[in-house]
Amino acid sequence: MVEKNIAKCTLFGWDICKMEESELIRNRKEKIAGIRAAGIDLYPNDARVKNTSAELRARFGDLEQESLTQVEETFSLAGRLMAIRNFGKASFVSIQDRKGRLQAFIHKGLITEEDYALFKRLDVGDIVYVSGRIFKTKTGELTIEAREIRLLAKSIHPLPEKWHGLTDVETRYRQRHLDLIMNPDVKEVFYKRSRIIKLIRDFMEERDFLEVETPMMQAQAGGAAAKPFKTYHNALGMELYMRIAPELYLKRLVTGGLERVYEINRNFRNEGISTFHNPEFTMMEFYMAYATYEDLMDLTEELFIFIARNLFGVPQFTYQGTEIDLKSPWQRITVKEAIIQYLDVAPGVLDDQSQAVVFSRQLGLEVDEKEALGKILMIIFEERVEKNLVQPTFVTQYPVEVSPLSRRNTLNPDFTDRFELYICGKEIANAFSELNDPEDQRGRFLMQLREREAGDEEAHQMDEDYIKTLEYAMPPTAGEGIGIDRLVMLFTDSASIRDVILFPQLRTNTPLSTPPLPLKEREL
RNA sequence: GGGACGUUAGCUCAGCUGGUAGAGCAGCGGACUUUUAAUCCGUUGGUCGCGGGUUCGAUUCCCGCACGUCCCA
Repeated sequence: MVEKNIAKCTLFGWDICKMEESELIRNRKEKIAGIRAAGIDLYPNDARVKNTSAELRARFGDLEQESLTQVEETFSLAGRLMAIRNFGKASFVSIQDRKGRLQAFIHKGLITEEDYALFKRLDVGDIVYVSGRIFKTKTGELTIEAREIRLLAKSIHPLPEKWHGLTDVETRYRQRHLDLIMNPDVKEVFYKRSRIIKLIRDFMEERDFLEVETPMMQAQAGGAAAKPFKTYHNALGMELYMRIAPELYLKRLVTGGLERVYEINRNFRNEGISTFHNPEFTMMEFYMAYATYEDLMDLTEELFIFIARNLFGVPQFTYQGTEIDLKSPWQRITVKEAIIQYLDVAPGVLDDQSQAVVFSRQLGLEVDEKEALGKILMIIFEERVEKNLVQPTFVTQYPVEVSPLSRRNTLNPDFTDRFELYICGKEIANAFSELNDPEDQRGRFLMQLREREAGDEEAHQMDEDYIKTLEYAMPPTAGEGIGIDRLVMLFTDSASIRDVILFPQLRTNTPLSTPPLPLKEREL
Protein backbone atom coordinates (compact mmCIF):
# COMPACT_ATOMS: atom_id res chain seq x y z
CA MET A 1 0.00 0.00 0.00
CA VAL A 2 1.43 3.32 -1.05
CA GLU A 3 1.04 6.21 1.32
CA LYS A 4 -0.97 9.10 -0.02
CA ASN A 5 -0.55 12.74 0.71
CA ILE A 6 -3.82 14.23 1.70
CA ALA A 7 -4.13 17.98 1.77
CA LYS A 8 -7.18 19.28 3.53
CA CYS A 9 -8.40 22.66 4.59
CA THR A 10 -11.69 23.79 5.96
CA LEU A 11 -13.84 26.90 6.11
CA PHE A 12 -16.92 27.14 8.32
CA GLY A 13 -16.47 23.46 8.92
CA TRP A 14 -16.68 22.57 5.23
CA ASP A 15 -13.87 20.77 3.49
CA ILE A 16 -13.03 23.30 0.81
CA CYS A 17 -10.24 21.28 -0.67
CA LYS A 18 -9.35 17.69 -0.27
CA MET A 19 -6.94 16.27 -2.74
CA GLU A 20 -5.62 12.79 -2.70
CA GLU A 21 -2.42 12.71 -4.66
CA SER A 22 -1.98 9.82 -6.99
CA GLU A 23 1.43 8.66 -8.01
CA LEU A 24 0.87 10.27 -11.40
CA ILE A 25 0.36 13.68 -9.84
CA ARG A 26 3.26 13.34 -7.43
CA ASN A 27 5.36 12.51 -10.41
CA ARG A 28 4.42 15.70 -12.19
CA LYS A 29 5.03 17.77 -9.12
CA GLU A 30 8.55 16.38 -8.96
CA LYS A 31 9.09 17.48 -12.56
CA ILE A 32 7.74 20.91 -11.69
CA ALA A 33 10.25 21.16 -8.86
CA GLY A 34 13.01 20.29 -11.34
CA ILE A 35 11.86 22.94 -13.83
CA ARG A 36 11.64 25.55 -11.09
CA ALA A 37 15.10 24.60 -9.85
CA ALA A 38 16.44 25.31 -13.36
CA GLY A 39 15.06 28.86 -12.99
CA ILE A 40 12.33 28.44 -15.58
CA ASP A 41 8.96 30.18 -15.23
CA LEU A 42 6.18 27.57 -15.29
CA TYR A 43 3.55 30.05 -16.42
CA PRO A 44 5.19 32.76 -18.55
CA ASN A 45 3.01 35.07 -20.65
CA ASP A 46 5.50 36.74 -22.96
CA ALA A 47 5.38 34.27 -25.85
CA ARG A 48 4.21 35.82 -29.11
CA VAL A 49 2.73 33.24 -31.46
CA LYS A 50 2.84 34.02 -35.18
CA ASN A 51 1.18 31.02 -36.77
CA THR A 52 -1.50 28.38 -36.42
CA SER A 53 -1.45 24.74 -37.44
CA ALA A 54 -4.15 25.25 -40.05
CA GLU A 55 -2.46 28.26 -41.58
CA LEU A 56 0.87 26.43 -41.97
CA ARG A 57 -0.90 23.41 -43.37
CA ALA A 58 -2.74 25.57 -45.90
CA ARG A 59 0.48 27.29 -46.98
CA PHE A 60 2.82 24.33 -47.08
CA GLY A 61 0.76 21.16 -46.88
CA ASP A 62 0.82 20.56 -50.62
CA LEU A 63 4.49 21.37 -51.18
CA GLU A 64 7.23 18.76 -51.49
CA GLN A 65 10.19 18.76 -49.12
CA GLU A 66 12.38 19.96 -52.01
CA SER A 67 10.42 23.21 -52.24
CA LEU A 68 10.30 23.58 -48.47
CA THR A 69 14.11 23.71 -48.27
CA GLN A 70 13.80 27.06 -50.09
CA VAL A 71 11.62 28.45 -47.30
CA GLU A 72 13.94 30.13 -44.82
CA GLU A 73 11.28 31.82 -42.73
CA THR A 74 10.97 30.91 -39.06
CA PHE A 75 7.50 29.99 -37.83
CA SER A 76 6.10 29.72 -34.36
CA LEU A 77 3.30 27.64 -32.97
CA ALA A 78 1.77 27.22 -29.54
CA GLY A 79 -0.69 24.74 -28.19
CA ARG A 80 -1.22 21.65 -26.13
CA LEU A 81 1.27 18.82 -26.30
CA MET A 82 -0.85 15.84 -27.33
CA ALA A 83 1.78 13.18 -28.03
CA ILE A 84 5.49 12.63 -27.56
CA ARG A 85 7.27 10.01 -29.64
CA ASN A 86 10.88 9.55 -28.54
CA PHE A 87 13.73 8.10 -30.60
CA GLY A 88 16.79 8.58 -28.51
CA LYS A 89 18.19 11.95 -29.49
CA ALA A 90 15.21 12.83 -31.70
CA SER A 91 11.55 13.18 -30.85
CA PHE A 92 8.33 13.97 -32.60
CA VAL A 93 5.67 15.85 -30.69
CA SER A 94 2.13 16.63 -31.68
CA ILE A 95 0.94 20.16 -30.89
CA GLN A 96 -2.75 20.97 -30.87
CA ASP A 97 -4.00 24.53 -31.27
CA ARG A 98 -7.50 25.86 -31.88
CA LYS A 99 -7.31 24.94 -35.56
CA GLY A 100 -5.93 21.42 -35.33
CA ARG A 101 -2.60 19.71 -34.86
CA LEU A 102 0.88 20.06 -36.28
CA GLN A 103 3.92 17.97 -35.55
CA ALA A 104 7.21 19.36 -34.31
CA PHE A 105 10.59 17.68 -34.56
CA ILE A 106 12.79 18.06 -31.50
CA HIS A 107 16.44 17.10 -31.94
CA LYS A 108 19.07 17.32 -29.26
CA GLY A 109 21.55 18.83 -31.71
CA LEU A 110 19.21 21.57 -32.95
CA ILE A 111 18.23 23.25 -29.69
CA THR A 112 20.13 24.50 -26.67
CA GLU A 113 21.04 22.12 -23.88
CA GLU A 114 18.73 24.05 -21.55
CA ASP A 115 15.81 23.69 -23.93
CA TYR A 116 16.51 19.99 -24.35
CA ALA A 117 16.65 19.46 -20.62
CA LEU A 118 13.32 21.26 -20.31
CA PHE A 119 11.83 19.20 -23.13
CA LYS A 120 12.75 16.02 -21.28
CA ARG A 121 10.65 17.24 -18.36
CA LEU A 122 7.56 18.06 -20.43
CA ASP A 123 4.42 15.93 -20.32
CA VAL A 124 1.56 15.27 -22.66
CA GLY A 125 -1.01 17.93 -21.73
CA ASP A 126 1.43 20.81 -21.24
CA ILE A 127 1.01 24.04 -23.19
CA VAL A 128 4.16 24.66 -25.23
CA TYR A 129 5.65 26.98 -27.80
CA VAL A 130 7.99 25.97 -30.60
CA SER A 131 9.65 27.94 -33.36
CA GLY A 132 11.78 26.95 -36.30
CA ARG A 133 11.74 26.18 -40.00
CA ILE A 134 9.15 24.07 -41.72
CA PHE A 135 9.92 20.76 -43.45
CA LYS A 136 8.44 17.44 -44.45
CA THR A 137 9.52 14.12 -43.02
CA LYS A 138 10.24 10.96 -44.98
CA THR A 139 6.63 9.97 -44.53
CA GLY A 140 5.46 13.31 -45.93
CA GLU A 141 4.27 14.84 -42.66
CA LEU A 142 4.49 18.63 -42.45
CA THR A 143 6.65 19.39 -39.41
CA ILE A 144 8.21 22.31 -37.57
CA GLU A 145 11.89 21.72 -36.94
CA ALA A 146 12.23 23.19 -33.48
CA ARG A 147 15.09 25.61 -32.83
CA GLU A 148 13.40 26.77 -29.67
CA ILE A 149 10.93 25.11 -27.36
CA ARG A 150 9.27 26.74 -24.35
CA LEU A 151 6.89 25.68 -21.68
CA LEU A 152 3.95 28.11 -21.50
CA ALA A 153 1.82 26.33 -18.89
CA LYS A 154 2.37 23.14 -16.94
CA SER A 155 -0.35 20.53 -16.69
CA ILE A 156 -0.62 18.50 -13.53
CA HIS A 157 -3.35 16.04 -14.47
CA PRO A 158 -2.82 13.34 -17.07
CA LEU A 159 -5.01 13.53 -20.16
CA PRO A 160 -7.37 10.70 -21.10
CA GLU A 161 -6.08 7.93 -23.26
CA LYS A 162 -4.85 8.92 -26.72
CA TRP A 163 -6.64 6.25 -28.75
CA HIS A 164 -10.09 5.88 -27.19
CA GLY A 165 -10.09 9.44 -25.90
CA LEU A 166 -12.75 10.54 -23.46
CA THR A 167 -16.09 8.82 -24.00
CA ASP A 168 -17.74 8.89 -20.59
CA VAL A 169 -20.63 11.30 -21.21
CA GLU A 170 -20.83 12.48 -17.64
CA THR A 171 -17.17 13.50 -17.60
CA ARG A 172 -17.55 15.04 -21.04
CA TYR A 173 -20.30 17.36 -19.77
CA ARG A 174 -18.87 18.03 -16.34
CA GLN A 175 -15.34 18.67 -17.58
CA ARG A 176 -16.04 20.13 -20.99
CA HIS A 177 -12.45 21.35 -21.28
CA LEU A 178 -11.30 17.72 -21.39
CA ASP A 179 -13.96 16.93 -23.96
CA LEU A 180 -12.81 19.82 -26.14
CA ILE A 181 -9.16 18.82 -25.80
CA MET A 182 -9.79 15.17 -26.62
CA ASN A 183 -12.65 15.23 -29.11
CA PRO A 184 -12.14 17.39 -32.20
CA ASP A 185 -15.73 16.71 -33.35
CA VAL A 186 -17.02 18.50 -30.26
CA LYS A 187 -15.01 21.59 -31.09
CA GLU A 188 -16.45 21.38 -34.60
CA VAL A 189 -20.04 21.38 -33.27
CA PHE A 190 -19.49 24.59 -31.33
CA TYR A 191 -17.74 26.31 -34.22
CA LYS A 192 -20.75 25.37 -36.31
CA ARG A 193 -23.15 26.62 -33.67
CA SER A 194 -21.46 30.01 -33.70
CA ARG A 195 -21.55 30.05 -37.49
CA ILE A 196 -25.27 29.24 -37.59
CA ILE A 197 -26.06 32.08 -35.21
CA LYS A 198 -23.93 34.47 -37.25
CA LEU A 199 -25.82 33.39 -40.40
CA ILE A 200 -29.11 34.09 -38.67
CA ARG A 201 -27.90 37.57 -37.72
CA ASP A 202 -26.75 38.20 -41.29
CA PHE A 203 -30.13 37.04 -42.59
CA MET A 204 -32.08 39.25 -40.19
CA GLU A 205 -29.89 42.27 -40.76
CA GLU A 206 -30.36 41.85 -44.50
CA ARG A 207 -34.11 42.22 -43.89
CA ASP A 208 -33.68 45.32 -41.75
CA PHE A 209 -34.36 43.69 -38.36
CA LEU A 210 -32.88 45.33 -35.27
CA GLU A 211 -31.23 43.09 -32.70
CA VAL A 212 -32.30 43.99 -29.17
CA GLU A 213 -32.01 42.69 -25.61
CA THR A 214 -34.95 42.60 -23.24
CA PRO A 215 -35.17 41.64 -19.56
CA MET A 216 -34.21 38.15 -18.43
CA MET A 217 -35.56 39.00 -14.96
CA GLN A 218 -39.21 39.86 -15.04
CA ALA A 219 -41.77 40.75 -12.39
CA GLN A 220 -44.16 38.42 -14.20
CA ALA A 221 -43.03 35.55 -16.39
CA GLY A 222 -45.14 35.84 -19.52
CA GLY A 223 -45.13 35.05 -23.21
CA ALA A 224 -45.32 31.27 -22.97
CA ALA A 225 -46.94 28.41 -21.09
CA ALA A 226 -44.23 27.20 -18.73
CA LYS A 227 -43.17 27.17 -15.10
CA PRO A 228 -40.60 29.85 -14.30
CA PHE A 229 -37.59 29.98 -11.97
CA LYS A 230 -38.09 32.38 -9.11
CA THR A 231 -35.49 34.70 -7.65
CA TYR A 232 -35.36 37.72 -5.39
CA HIS A 233 -33.90 41.19 -5.69
CA ASN A 234 -32.64 42.37 -2.31
CA ALA A 235 -32.41 46.11 -2.93
CA LEU A 236 -35.78 46.31 -4.64
CA GLY A 237 -37.23 43.93 -2.10
CA MET A 238 -39.18 42.09 -4.76
CA GLU A 239 -39.58 38.68 -6.24
CA LEU A 240 -38.47 38.28 -9.82
CA TYR A 241 -38.83 35.51 -12.35
CA MET A 242 -36.33 34.34 -14.92
CA ARG A 243 -38.02 34.86 -18.22
CA ILE A 244 -39.72 31.99 -20.02
CA ALA A 245 -39.95 34.12 -23.20
CA PRO A 246 -39.14 37.67 -24.32
CA GLU A 247 -42.40 37.94 -26.29
CA LEU A 248 -44.30 40.64 -24.42
CA TYR A 249 -41.28 42.95 -24.27
CA LEU A 250 -40.50 42.55 -27.95
CA LYS A 251 -44.07 43.46 -28.82
CA ARG A 252 -43.77 46.56 -26.65
CA LEU A 253 -40.85 47.51 -28.90
CA VAL A 254 -42.94 46.97 -32.02
CA THR A 255 -45.61 49.18 -30.48
CA GLY A 256 -42.85 51.71 -29.88
CA GLY A 257 -42.23 51.81 -33.60
CA LEU A 258 -39.16 49.62 -33.98
CA GLU A 259 -41.34 47.51 -36.32
CA ARG A 260 -38.76 44.77 -36.98
CA VAL A 261 -36.90 43.41 -33.97
CA TYR A 262 -35.26 40.17 -32.95
CA GLU A 263 -33.50 38.78 -29.94
CA ILE A 264 -31.27 35.74 -29.61
CA ASN A 265 -30.93 34.93 -25.97
CA ARG A 266 -31.58 32.54 -23.13
CA ASN A 267 -34.98 31.45 -21.82
CA PHE A 268 -35.43 29.55 -18.58
CA ARG A 269 -38.12 26.99 -17.94
CA ASN A 270 -38.48 25.09 -14.71
CA GLU A 271 -39.30 21.77 -16.28
CA GLY A 272 -37.90 18.34 -16.94
CA ILE A 273 -34.60 17.66 -18.63
CA SER A 274 -34.33 15.42 -21.67
CA THR A 275 -32.43 15.02 -24.91
CA PHE A 276 -34.56 17.91 -26.22
CA HIS A 277 -34.91 20.02 -23.08
CA ASN A 278 -32.40 22.00 -21.04
CA PRO A 279 -33.70 24.33 -18.30
CA GLU A 280 -31.87 27.22 -19.92
CA PHE A 281 -31.98 27.24 -23.67
CA THR A 282 -31.39 29.69 -26.47
CA MET A 283 -34.28 31.08 -28.43
CA MET A 284 -34.51 33.53 -31.26
CA GLU A 285 -37.70 35.55 -31.28
CA PHE A 286 -38.48 38.08 -33.95
CA TYR A 287 -41.41 40.37 -34.68
CA MET A 288 -42.30 41.95 -37.99
CA ALA A 289 -44.91 44.67 -38.26
CA TYR A 290 -47.30 44.59 -41.23
CA ALA A 291 -46.67 40.88 -41.77
CA THR A 292 -48.81 37.81 -41.16
CA TYR A 293 -48.01 34.29 -40.03
CA GLU A 294 -48.13 33.27 -43.68
CA ASP A 295 -45.36 35.73 -44.49
CA LEU A 296 -43.34 34.16 -41.68
CA MET A 297 -43.72 30.69 -43.17
CA ASP A 298 -42.06 31.99 -46.32
CA LEU A 299 -39.40 33.76 -44.29
CA THR A 300 -38.71 30.63 -42.23
CA GLU A 301 -38.22 28.51 -45.34
CA GLU A 302 -35.82 31.11 -46.68
CA LEU A 303 -33.88 31.27 -43.42
CA PHE A 304 -33.45 27.52 -43.07
CA ILE A 305 -32.46 27.11 -46.71
CA PHE A 306 -30.01 30.01 -46.37
CA ILE A 307 -28.35 28.32 -43.39
CA ALA A 308 -28.27 24.89 -45.03
CA ARG A 309 -26.79 26.24 -48.26
CA ASN A 310 -24.06 27.97 -46.31
CA LEU A 311 -23.26 24.89 -44.27
CA PHE A 312 -23.74 22.10 -46.77
CA GLY A 313 -23.99 23.81 -50.16
CA VAL A 314 -27.43 22.24 -50.72
CA PRO A 315 -30.77 22.45 -48.88
CA GLN A 316 -30.55 18.80 -47.86
CA PHE A 317 -28.88 17.12 -44.90
CA THR A 318 -29.02 13.97 -42.81
CA TYR A 319 -30.23 13.95 -39.23
CA GLN A 320 -29.65 10.74 -37.27
CA GLY A 321 -29.86 8.67 -40.42
CA THR A 322 -32.88 10.46 -41.90
CA GLU A 323 -32.54 12.49 -45.07
CA ILE A 324 -34.15 15.91 -44.57
CA ASP A 325 -35.08 17.97 -47.60
CA LEU A 326 -35.60 21.69 -47.02
CA LYS A 327 -36.53 22.42 -50.62
CA SER A 328 -39.40 24.91 -50.82
CA PRO A 329 -42.38 24.76 -50.43
CA TRP A 330 -42.80 22.85 -47.18
CA GLN A 331 -46.03 21.07 -46.35
CA ARG A 332 -48.60 23.37 -44.73
CA ILE A 333 -51.37 21.58 -42.90
CA THR A 334 -53.83 22.52 -40.17
CA VAL A 335 -53.88 20.77 -36.81
CA LYS A 336 -57.17 19.09 -37.69
CA GLU A 337 -55.96 18.05 -41.15
CA ALA A 338 -52.82 16.57 -39.61
CA ILE A 339 -54.89 14.48 -37.20
CA ILE A 340 -57.10 13.26 -40.03
CA GLN A 341 -54.07 12.50 -42.19
CA TYR A 342 -52.37 10.29 -39.61
CA LEU A 343 -55.29 8.83 -37.68
CA ASP A 344 -58.40 7.01 -38.81
CA VAL A 345 -61.08 9.55 -37.88
CA ALA A 346 -64.12 11.10 -39.52
CA PRO A 347 -63.71 14.90 -39.82
CA GLY A 348 -66.89 15.65 -37.88
CA VAL A 349 -65.55 13.93 -34.77
CA LEU A 350 -62.93 16.67 -34.36
CA ASP A 351 -65.60 19.38 -34.39
CA ASP A 352 -67.63 17.90 -31.56
CA GLN A 353 -66.39 17.98 -27.97
CA SER A 354 -68.08 14.80 -26.74
CA GLN A 355 -67.17 12.80 -29.84
CA ALA A 356 -63.58 14.04 -29.53
CA VAL A 357 -63.45 12.82 -25.92
CA VAL A 358 -64.61 9.37 -27.00
CA PHE A 359 -62.14 9.30 -29.88
CA SER A 360 -59.14 10.29 -27.75
CA ARG A 361 -60.07 7.66 -25.16
CA GLN A 362 -60.19 5.10 -27.95
CA LEU A 363 -56.60 6.12 -28.68
CA GLY A 364 -55.71 5.35 -25.07
CA LEU A 365 -55.30 8.98 -24.04
CA GLU A 366 -56.37 10.33 -20.70
CA VAL A 367 -58.80 13.16 -21.31
CA ASP A 368 -61.09 14.86 -18.85
CA GLU A 369 -64.76 14.63 -19.86
CA LYS A 370 -65.13 18.41 -19.66
CA GLU A 371 -61.86 19.30 -21.37
CA ALA A 372 -62.18 22.04 -23.99
CA LEU A 373 -62.30 20.78 -27.57
CA GLY A 374 -59.19 22.75 -28.54
CA LYS A 375 -57.17 21.17 -25.74
CA ILE A 376 -58.36 17.69 -26.71
CA LEU A 377 -57.22 18.30 -30.27
CA MET A 378 -53.77 19.31 -29.02
CA ILE A 379 -53.50 16.24 -26.79
CA ILE A 380 -54.31 14.00 -29.76
CA PHE A 381 -51.91 15.91 -31.98
CA GLU A 382 -49.01 15.86 -29.52
CA GLU A 383 -49.45 12.23 -28.51
CA ARG A 384 -50.19 10.59 -31.81
CA VAL A 385 -49.39 12.89 -34.72
CA GLU A 386 -46.35 15.11 -34.25
CA LYS A 387 -43.83 12.28 -34.21
CA ASN A 388 -44.84 11.51 -37.81
CA LEU A 389 -43.89 14.95 -39.08
CA VAL A 390 -40.37 14.14 -40.23
CA GLN A 391 -39.92 16.37 -43.27
CA PRO A 392 -40.35 20.10 -42.55
CA THR A 393 -44.02 20.76 -41.94
CA PHE A 394 -45.91 23.87 -40.92
CA VAL A 395 -48.83 22.90 -38.73
CA THR A 396 -51.35 25.76 -38.70
CA GLN A 397 -54.62 26.86 -37.12
CA TYR A 398 -54.10 26.15 -33.44
CA PRO A 399 -57.13 26.24 -31.14
CA VAL A 400 -57.68 29.57 -29.42
CA GLU A 401 -57.65 27.87 -25.97
CA VAL A 402 -53.95 27.07 -26.29
CA SER A 403 -52.96 30.29 -28.07
CA PRO A 404 -53.62 33.21 -25.70
CA LEU A 405 -51.45 35.68 -27.60
CA SER A 406 -52.39 34.79 -31.17
CA ARG A 407 -54.80 36.52 -33.52
CA ARG A 408 -58.05 34.71 -34.23
CA ASN A 409 -58.61 33.38 -37.72
CA THR A 410 -61.08 35.63 -39.51
CA LEU A 411 -63.18 32.79 -40.91
CA ASN A 412 -63.06 30.53 -37.87
CA PRO A 413 -62.53 32.48 -34.63
CA ASP A 414 -62.15 29.28 -32.56
CA PHE A 415 -58.76 28.87 -34.19
CA THR A 416 -55.78 31.19 -34.51
CA ASP A 417 -53.47 32.30 -37.29
CA ARG A 418 -50.58 30.39 -35.86
CA PHE A 419 -48.14 27.73 -36.96
CA GLU A 420 -45.56 25.46 -35.45
CA LEU A 421 -42.74 24.08 -37.53
CA TYR A 422 -41.96 20.38 -37.13
CA ILE A 423 -38.85 18.64 -38.39
CA CYS A 424 -37.98 15.08 -37.40
CA GLY A 425 -41.04 14.97 -35.19
CA LYS A 426 -39.80 17.85 -33.04
CA GLU A 427 -41.13 21.36 -32.64
CA ILE A 428 -38.50 23.74 -33.99
CA ALA A 429 -40.44 27.00 -34.26
CA ASN A 430 -43.69 28.59 -33.14
CA ALA A 431 -45.21 31.66 -34.79
CA PHE A 432 -48.38 33.60 -35.18
CA SER A 433 -50.06 36.72 -36.32
CA GLU A 434 -50.07 38.71 -33.10
CA LEU A 435 -53.22 39.48 -31.21
CA ASN A 436 -53.24 43.29 -31.12
CA ASP A 437 -56.85 43.86 -30.03
CA PRO A 438 -56.54 44.83 -26.34
CA GLU A 439 -60.12 43.83 -25.55
CA ASP A 440 -59.69 40.36 -27.03
CA GLN A 441 -56.33 40.12 -25.25
CA ARG A 442 -57.97 40.88 -21.92
CA GLY A 443 -60.55 38.18 -22.59
CA ARG A 444 -57.84 35.67 -23.38
CA PHE A 445 -55.96 36.49 -20.20
CA LEU A 446 -59.19 36.05 -18.24
CA MET A 447 -59.65 32.67 -19.91
CA GLN A 448 -56.10 31.77 -18.84
CA LEU A 449 -56.78 32.93 -15.30
CA ARG A 450 -59.67 30.49 -15.08
CA GLU A 451 -57.30 27.73 -16.23
CA ARG A 452 -54.83 28.78 -13.57
CA GLU A 453 -57.53 28.67 -10.91
CA ALA A 454 -58.46 25.21 -12.16
CA GLY A 455 -54.91 24.12 -11.38
CA ASP A 456 -52.97 24.75 -14.59
CA GLU A 457 -49.69 26.21 -13.29
CA GLU A 458 -48.57 26.97 -16.81
CA ALA A 459 -51.55 29.11 -17.73
CA HIS A 460 -50.69 32.69 -18.66
CA GLN A 461 -51.04 35.42 -16.06
CA MET A 462 -53.04 38.60 -16.37
CA ASP A 463 -50.74 41.40 -17.54
CA GLU A 464 -52.51 44.76 -17.34
CA ASP A 465 -49.36 46.63 -18.28
CA TYR A 466 -49.12 44.68 -21.53
CA ILE A 467 -52.79 45.26 -22.31
CA LYS A 468 -52.23 48.96 -21.73
CA THR A 469 -49.40 48.86 -24.25
CA LEU A 470 -51.76 47.31 -26.79
CA GLU A 471 -54.24 50.07 -26.04
CA TYR A 472 -51.74 52.52 -27.55
CA ALA A 473 -52.16 50.44 -30.76
CA MET A 474 -49.63 47.88 -31.89
CA PRO A 475 -49.41 47.62 -35.67
CA PRO A 476 -50.60 44.36 -37.23
CA THR A 477 -47.60 42.14 -36.60
CA ALA A 478 -46.41 38.59 -36.89
CA GLY A 479 -43.87 37.03 -34.56
CA GLU A 480 -41.92 33.82 -34.30
CA GLY A 481 -39.70 31.93 -31.92
CA ILE A 482 -37.07 29.47 -33.13
CA GLY A 483 -35.35 27.10 -30.75
CA ILE A 484 -31.71 27.68 -31.53
CA ASP A 485 -30.41 24.62 -29.70
CA ARG A 486 -32.76 22.34 -31.60
CA LEU A 487 -31.85 24.05 -34.84
CA VAL A 488 -28.17 23.48 -34.11
CA MET A 489 -28.94 19.85 -33.23
CA LEU A 490 -30.47 19.37 -36.66
CA PHE A 491 -27.64 21.03 -38.54
CA THR A 492 -24.91 19.25 -36.55
CA ASP A 493 -26.65 15.86 -36.51
CA SER A 494 -26.59 15.82 -32.70
CA ALA A 495 -28.79 13.33 -30.86
CA SER A 496 -28.95 15.27 -27.59
CA ILE A 497 -29.38 18.94 -26.75
CA ARG A 498 -26.47 18.46 -24.33
CA ASP A 499 -24.20 18.00 -27.30
CA VAL A 500 -24.92 21.52 -28.55
CA ILE A 501 -24.85 23.30 -25.16
CA LEU A 502 -21.35 23.71 -23.76
CA PHE A 503 -22.37 23.31 -20.13
CA PRO A 504 -25.68 21.45 -19.93
CA GLN A 505 -27.45 21.39 -16.59
CA LEU A 506 -26.46 18.44 -14.41
CA ARG A 507 -27.01 17.60 -10.78
CA THR A 508 -23.99 18.43 -8.65
CA ASN A 509 -22.25 15.24 -7.69
CA THR A 510 -19.80 16.68 -5.18
CA PRO A 511 -20.27 19.17 -2.33
CA LEU A 512 -19.69 22.78 -3.36
CA SER A 513 -16.08 23.88 -3.01
CA THR A 514 -17.09 26.92 -1.00
CA PRO A 515 -19.94 26.91 1.50
CA PRO A 516 -22.71 29.40 0.88
CA LEU A 517 -22.48 32.42 3.19
CA PRO A 518 -25.18 32.49 5.84
CA LEU A 519 -28.20 34.36 4.48
CA LYS A 520 -29.38 37.43 6.27
CA GLU A 521 -32.85 36.93 7.59
CA ARG A 522 -34.46 39.57 5.38
CA GLU A 523 -33.00 37.93 2.30
CA LEU A 524 -34.54 34.57 2.97
C1' G B 1 -42.43 10.53 -11.64
C1' G B 2 -41.85 5.14 -13.79
C1' G B 3 -38.77 1.46 -16.36
C1' A B 4 -34.14 -0.49 -18.46
C1' C B 5 -28.98 -0.16 -18.32
C1' G B 6 -24.43 1.63 -16.29
C1' U B 7 -20.63 3.19 -12.23
C1' U B 8 -13.82 -1.60 -11.49
C1' A B 9 -6.38 1.92 -12.19
C1' G B 10 -5.55 8.76 -14.82
C1' C B 11 -8.38 6.97 -19.59
C1' U B 12 -10.79 2.76 -22.53
C1' C B 13 -12.47 -1.80 -20.90
C1' A B 14 -12.34 -7.45 -19.08
C1' G B 15 -13.54 -10.02 -14.56
C1' C B 16 -17.89 -17.21 -15.35
C1' U B 17 -22.10 -20.66 -10.71
C1' G B 18 -19.33 -15.80 -4.34
C1' G B 19 -12.91 -17.28 -2.56
C1' U B 20 -10.43 -9.33 -1.47
C1' A B 21 -8.89 -7.96 -9.15
C1' G B 22 -6.65 -8.11 -14.92
C1' A B 23 -5.43 -6.00 -20.03
C1' G B 24 -4.27 -1.95 -23.39
C1' C B 25 -2.90 3.10 -23.32
C1' A B 26 -0.86 6.77 -19.98
C1' G B 27 3.09 6.89 -15.97
C1' C B 28 8.12 5.32 -14.17
C1' G B 29 13.33 2.92 -15.51
C1' G B 30 16.15 1.36 -19.88
C1' A B 31 17.33 0.89 -25.63
C1' C B 32 16.54 3.76 -30.08
C1' U B 33 18.40 10.06 -35.21
C1' U B 34 12.17 10.38 -39.55
C1' U B 35 7.86 8.49 -36.00
C1' U B 36 2.62 9.40 -36.15
C1' A B 37 -2.04 4.20 -31.74
C1' A B 38 6.15 4.27 -33.04
C1' U B 39 8.68 -0.26 -31.41
C1' C B 40 11.35 -3.45 -27.83
C1' C B 41 12.72 -4.91 -22.47
C1' G B 42 11.44 -4.09 -17.38
C1' U B 43 7.99 -1.91 -13.82
C1' U B 44 4.53 1.05 -10.44
C1' G B 45 -0.50 1.94 -9.85
C1' G B 46 -7.18 -0.15 -7.06
C1' U B 47 -11.82 2.28 -0.59
C1' C B 48 -14.28 -2.42 -7.41
C1' G B 49 -19.76 4.75 -6.74
C1' C B 50 -21.70 5.01 -1.30
C1' G B 51 -24.39 2.53 2.85
C1' G B 52 -26.73 -1.72 4.78
C1' G B 53 -27.97 -7.12 4.50
C1' U B 54 -27.12 -12.53 3.42
C1' U B 55 -22.55 -15.49 3.99
C1' C B 56 -16.96 -18.45 7.10
C1' G B 57 -16.04 -15.06 2.99
C1' A B 58 -19.21 -10.05 -1.46
C1' U B 59 -16.45 -6.40 -7.15
C1' U B 60 -19.88 -10.73 -7.76
C1' C B 61 -26.20 -12.19 -4.57
C1' C B 62 -30.26 -8.97 -2.08
C1' C B 63 -32.09 -3.99 -0.33
C1' G B 64 -31.49 1.23 -0.10
C1' C B 65 -29.05 5.73 -1.74
C1' A B 66 -26.11 8.88 -5.18
C1' C B 67 -24.73 10.17 -10.08
C1' G B 68 -25.32 9.27 -15.27
C1' U B 69 -27.42 7.46 -20.11
C1' C B 70 -31.61 5.95 -22.86
C1' C B 71 -36.88 5.06 -23.14
C1' C B 72 -41.77 6.27 -21.29
C1' A B 73 -45.06 10.06 -18.75
